[in-house]
Amino acid sequence: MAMDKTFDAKQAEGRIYDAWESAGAFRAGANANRDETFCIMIPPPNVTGSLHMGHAFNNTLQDILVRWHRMRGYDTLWQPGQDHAGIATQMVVERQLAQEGKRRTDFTREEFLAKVWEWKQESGGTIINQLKRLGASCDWSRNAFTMSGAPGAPEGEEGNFHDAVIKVFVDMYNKGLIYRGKRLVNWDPHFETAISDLEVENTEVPGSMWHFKYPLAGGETYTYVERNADGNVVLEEERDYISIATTRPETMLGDGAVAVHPSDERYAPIVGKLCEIPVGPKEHRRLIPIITDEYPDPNFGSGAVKITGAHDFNDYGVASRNNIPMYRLMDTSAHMRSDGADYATCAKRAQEIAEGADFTVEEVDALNLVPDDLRGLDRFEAREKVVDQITSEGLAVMVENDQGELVPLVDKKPIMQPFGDRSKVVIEPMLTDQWFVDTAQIVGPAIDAVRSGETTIMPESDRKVYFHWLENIEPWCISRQLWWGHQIPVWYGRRAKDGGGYENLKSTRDMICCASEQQAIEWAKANYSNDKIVVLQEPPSSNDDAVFSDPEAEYIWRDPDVLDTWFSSGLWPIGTLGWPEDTPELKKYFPTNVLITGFDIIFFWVARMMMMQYAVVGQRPFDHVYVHALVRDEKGKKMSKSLGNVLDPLELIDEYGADAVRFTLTAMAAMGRDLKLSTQRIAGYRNFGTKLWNAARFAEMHGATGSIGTIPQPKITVNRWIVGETAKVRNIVDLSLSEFRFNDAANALYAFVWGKVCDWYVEFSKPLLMDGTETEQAETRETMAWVIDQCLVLLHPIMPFITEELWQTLGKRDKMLVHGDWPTYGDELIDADADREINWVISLIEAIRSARAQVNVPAGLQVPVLVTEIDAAGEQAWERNEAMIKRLARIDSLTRTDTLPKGAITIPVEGGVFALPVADLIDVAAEKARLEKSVAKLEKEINGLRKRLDNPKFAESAPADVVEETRDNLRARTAEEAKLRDALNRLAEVA
RNA sequence: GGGUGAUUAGCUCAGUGGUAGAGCGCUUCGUUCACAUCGAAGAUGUCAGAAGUUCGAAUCUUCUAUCACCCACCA
Repeated sequence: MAMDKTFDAKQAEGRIYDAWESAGAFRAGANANRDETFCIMIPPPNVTGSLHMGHAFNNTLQDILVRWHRMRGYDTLWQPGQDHAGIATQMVVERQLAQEGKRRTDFTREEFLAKVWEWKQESGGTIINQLKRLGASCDWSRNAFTMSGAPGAPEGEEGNFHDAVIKVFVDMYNKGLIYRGKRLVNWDPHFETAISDLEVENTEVPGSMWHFKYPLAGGETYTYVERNADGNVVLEEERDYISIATTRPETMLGDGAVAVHPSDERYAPIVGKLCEIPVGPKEHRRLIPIITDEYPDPNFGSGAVKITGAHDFNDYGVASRNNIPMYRLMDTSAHMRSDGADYATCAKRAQEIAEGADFTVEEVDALNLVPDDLRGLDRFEAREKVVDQITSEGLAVMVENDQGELVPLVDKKPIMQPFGDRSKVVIEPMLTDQWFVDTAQIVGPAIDAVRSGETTIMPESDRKVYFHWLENIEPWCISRQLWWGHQIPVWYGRRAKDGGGYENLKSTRDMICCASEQQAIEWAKANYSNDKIVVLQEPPSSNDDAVFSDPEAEYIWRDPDVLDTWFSSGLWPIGTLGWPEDTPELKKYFPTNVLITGFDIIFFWVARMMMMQYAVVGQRPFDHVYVHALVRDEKGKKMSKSLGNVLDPLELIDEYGADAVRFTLTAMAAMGRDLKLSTQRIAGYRNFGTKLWNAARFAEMHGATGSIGTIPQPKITVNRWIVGETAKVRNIVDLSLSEFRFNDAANALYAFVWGKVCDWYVEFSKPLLMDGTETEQAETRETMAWVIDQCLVLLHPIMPFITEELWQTLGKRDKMLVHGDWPTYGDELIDADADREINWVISLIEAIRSARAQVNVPAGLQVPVLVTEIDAAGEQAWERNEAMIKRLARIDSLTRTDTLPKGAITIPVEGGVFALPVADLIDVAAEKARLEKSVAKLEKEINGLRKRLDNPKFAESAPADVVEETRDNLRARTAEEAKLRDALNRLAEVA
């Protein structure tokens, strides 16, 4: 049965993948024949995800390593799974509800979660199927999910990942590694949740900085003196205000102080005095103290900074240090607060505090300092109103513009603004109660492991990025005000006798961190010496004091927040292997061998896994971390939906086949460098597949199939040569892959299959297979069958589909190629003599072909060839390979001669001169030009070589082999040049 | 502001001290029995610039320029 001319990827890939899967080919330990293990954890894609180029790249590299090790007989596990992706998933489901005109809050938490699970079960498998199309050889029977086993998980979502996460939280809490606190955090006003520093994208946007006057209390004045660098007075005037610059005027309402640098002499006269915030109803303007702190930079702006502890990270620090109250101005959606008492009441109390009254954090937080007319406004609206009001009162700092008019001083300038990476809205620093991991306590081992080399990070440059982040790590805010996620295992209790309803709650509640509600109830019973415990389904809020209706009962309720997604994915390595159970898989595969991941999640994920694995099991999660770069479009732009330049890997797979896509990504995977993907390149590698296919087709047509895997030991030089070349490429592939140089492996295979096997070996084999003796034919068939098999084996990790298809087409096999035996042969197969001889033959053929083309000998014409000055090696090479040379150089006969005829085309080769006596055919001028050009080129080379050798220091300093090589080179070039000059002379005689 | 990387053929990129490489594109030729998703031949580079180290630099050092990315609280 004749093979088709091309591989039909579309038709074959699904069939082949199904065959692998139904044979259990990817199961952990499949094809293992040694004790060593090899394990890779997939970076779990979001359940909401669909395969993009980054996934395709990332998973191709993983699959290569996994398939390679599996074929080498390692006990191999590629652990797949998905991440529940808290915000992203909740967003998707909420968006869906929105289409039905519903909101999350229309449902109970339980109902909503049921909907998310439903969605997960319907759509969560998308990416798995897409990974399968790519050829990913994961052990799908072990597919994991970071929310498996969570309360409310439907059938089919069992598992212990949730239990593991909860156990880690409880353990870490008990060890004091997790704490709760009211801190300033990044708040996403769209999702109404805290997010971590990493989820904030700082972007430069056009902005304004306004300069306002804060009048001194009671109309006091002082002499403001400004000096230049030399100490000379440049400005001296009486002022009754202090000038403040801000990009966020609306936060002035929450100012607690104005700070200046202690060494700033300009403001020394007024430090300790009070100034007035120039916003709000005139009759209730608040006064705030002028304090000193190291934070303000005297050389920036006016040198004075307003301190709004609840809405700015710097100010938070200053306020904490100086016991300045932090007034929260906004609600969870970043609208100006409208809760609490009226403005006048709150402002009055704030004034007392500014004048020195004691205060508590809770009290301050309850004060709403938003003037009544601004309450409920969006923060940006409020900003405009505040600016308008100040300006209209003449409290803006005025400057003269180029028209000579006095205008308010507003610096228009780009400012860095924080945006939520998911919501894309402006992040608001908010003072809220959150849970934190005290990262400072657990970061040590994660740093040490990489420093000591226990875990290596590649490329080297990413080590620095890793160190820099970990060495400056901030507490990790792990609580999220979402529903989809692992709910924090903390229960609060309220002692019945404390009574007092909600208002009394915050200071009187108790807290327990434990793994289950049952334990919380037990705790409450013991703690309160009361068996009557009521579990509230939601935390009590200010408007339902009535929930504490039973005066005899103790009430407990669970913290409503969930954990940051990365807290659970940080446990991915141990969690997927069954921890905290002491499973055989955990024993066998942990620590895992290598993590392959994108640079964009080094902090989010890699660093956290390092910290968490050490914190929980005291071991590194992986030996190596291979960090790959970004896949960009062909112009080098980041692929993004909004730019419309996204290449969909699935469409590419449809068009070119998975193997072509994989090979392209592999060949371009130079470490640490972004890759620009073009479809042209993919088409090129698709062609490579076709080339391989047709080489196999040729072999099949000539019965060169059915290798039983035994390494052939041929006698014929060309067969010996290709066996050696195969050994060379096997060596390169193994070496490259072991060093994660994927592109080197791919390129070596490409050059071997196309440049050696197809371009030369297949051509060389033709005279042997067609006209050779019985023995020659048999030997060549056997060699070719083996060589083609080796191509398939070595290419299989990169191009699994086409190689598997050919493997099964070319013979009856014991095993599928996915379980093929990876070869171990090496240099012993290289025959140096055969190498030399075949390389000589190749260069002869190339020289003849080149000469023919340049002097326009018709391509189809068989010509005679003369040879002179041939040495013994050349003689032998010619004799043994005559048929091949004649065929490939289109020569019909060879004649020995002592003198070359005038007007022949001269072809110098090592150890001889060949000539084509076709004077009547050739264009003498063209031949002359050809020769002269070669001479010129040689001369340049010869000069360079001479110059080096003439330098006595070269011989002294350079290694002997380099000197020797240079001498040989010079000899050979000089000889060649002489031959060409001869030829030119003969040509001159013709003319 | 700090850090990292890049700058090599028209394009995309390999190459880490010893005579500049690949793929694509381009030019010319070619339907012979693996393959036109092909074959043969060919053209193309002061390896960003400058200085230094060295017998020898695309490769090491320093500086400069341009670009990219990451981190960062300058009101």
